[in-house]
Amino acid sequence: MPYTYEYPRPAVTADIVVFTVREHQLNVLLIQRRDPPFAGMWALPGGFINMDEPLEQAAQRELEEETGLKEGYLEQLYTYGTPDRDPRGRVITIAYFALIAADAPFQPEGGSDAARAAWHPINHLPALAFDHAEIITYAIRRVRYKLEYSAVGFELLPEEFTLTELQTTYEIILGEKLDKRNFRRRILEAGIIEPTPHLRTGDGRPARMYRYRDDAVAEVKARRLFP
Amino acid sequence: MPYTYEYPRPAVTADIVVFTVREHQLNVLLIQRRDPPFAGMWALPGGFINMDEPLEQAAQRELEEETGLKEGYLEQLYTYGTPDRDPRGRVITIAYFALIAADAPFQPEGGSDAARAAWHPINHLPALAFDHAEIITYAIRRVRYKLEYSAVGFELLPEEFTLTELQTTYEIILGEKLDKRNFRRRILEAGIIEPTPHLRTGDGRPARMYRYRDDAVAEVKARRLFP
DNA sequence: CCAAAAGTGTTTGCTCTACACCCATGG
DNA sequence: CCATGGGTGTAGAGCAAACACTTTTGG
Repeated sequence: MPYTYEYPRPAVTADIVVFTVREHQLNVLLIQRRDPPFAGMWALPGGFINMDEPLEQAAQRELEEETGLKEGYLEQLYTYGTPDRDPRGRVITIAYFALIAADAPFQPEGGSDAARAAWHPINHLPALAFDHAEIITYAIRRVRYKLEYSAVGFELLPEEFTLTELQTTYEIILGEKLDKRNFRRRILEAGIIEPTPHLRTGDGRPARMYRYRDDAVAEVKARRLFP
Repeated sequence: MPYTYEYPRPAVTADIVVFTVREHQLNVLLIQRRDPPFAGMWALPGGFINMDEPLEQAAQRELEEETGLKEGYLEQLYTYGTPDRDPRGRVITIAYFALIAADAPFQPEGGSDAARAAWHPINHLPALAFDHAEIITYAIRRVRYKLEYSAVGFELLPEEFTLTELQTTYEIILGEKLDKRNFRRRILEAGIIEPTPHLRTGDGRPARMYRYRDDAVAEVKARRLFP
């Protein structure tokens, strides 16, 4: 392998697809661009990686700079690098996706960089800059998949939650109704949540609250194509 | 987003984890390094991406330059970018994995760049340069997963194959014995292979040969964690 | 006719799915 | 006592896993 310094270098960014559940919809955080290219269009939060920081940390930093949010789940999604994806030159972006709790202390209106940030329901997305529409489409697929076959969905809820809240979150993201008794039996038998002493009161009978057991094994064994 | 040109840029490479099945073992292609850093140690084939080529094409080109191989399955794996993973400076690598048919016309001895290339069984790997051990570990996990839940395993076989050959390939990669009748029933019912007019003769009764139907739906629906 | 590998069905247990009523609280 | 959402069990169907013998060819 020749020495690295002889080669022209692409710019490298990290872009983050931030999901939350709001108003009975899965939402993505977008930032409206001020300047060309794609001025006025919406784009994913993100930015250039620093030379001395790990990739995941860069994603986390960008997320924090633009939203003030520190908590939540973050996972690398895919790296996009078609030569013409940015008209300004060769820019490779490492895409991440993040899950933010519904009660996270963030309203996109506040903050500095976040002046033009807003949540958008995934079935009413505005015109998107660069290849960000493609990235979001892939991120949605991955989140649905993750949600079905691992326990990552708890990241979208406050620390304590009722079973109905959990089920509703799943229904919103998966886009389908689930059977209440089957849902409860399955998730309780899986041993990934535990009851807390608290009850949530509201209309009707109070509901037991649960919390995620982070010592739980979160992956499920999927059915094989071959025996 | 500010203009790209103001920022220092990391070097970007593509590294490929090339798998094949040889001698009843899953093997990885490695190249012995001539020069420091890590001189004498083994490393994944790979190299710098060109400024005008898509990432996947860069991986394909590197693979072809170092092995002469064009065919096969190629999929992006993960992007590694810890700041100190290369002592020469910041180098981000986009890792790919490739599957090569057992009868592919490649012997690592031949070729120019490939002078010091060799297949290594995955449970007897030599000392590896950079973070390549970590990359290979992850690639193995991904290949096993892919193999169980999609039809990608055919890439490791010649165009026509017997059911026993297919089953043996799966057993080697998964590292466990499979039931012959269940295997055959499942894979035939899945409709992803079709019989050819050919028979393979050898010791014992001749075997029907099959080929992969590339119009087949290759993904399997996995069991959900939640109903 | 013997050795070697190919090919072929059935039974049993388990898991998934569908489905409807009683319970606890607040007003 | 009524409205509202919380909480609970069972029966039937479909899928997966275990298992052993017959068939075809070459020598």
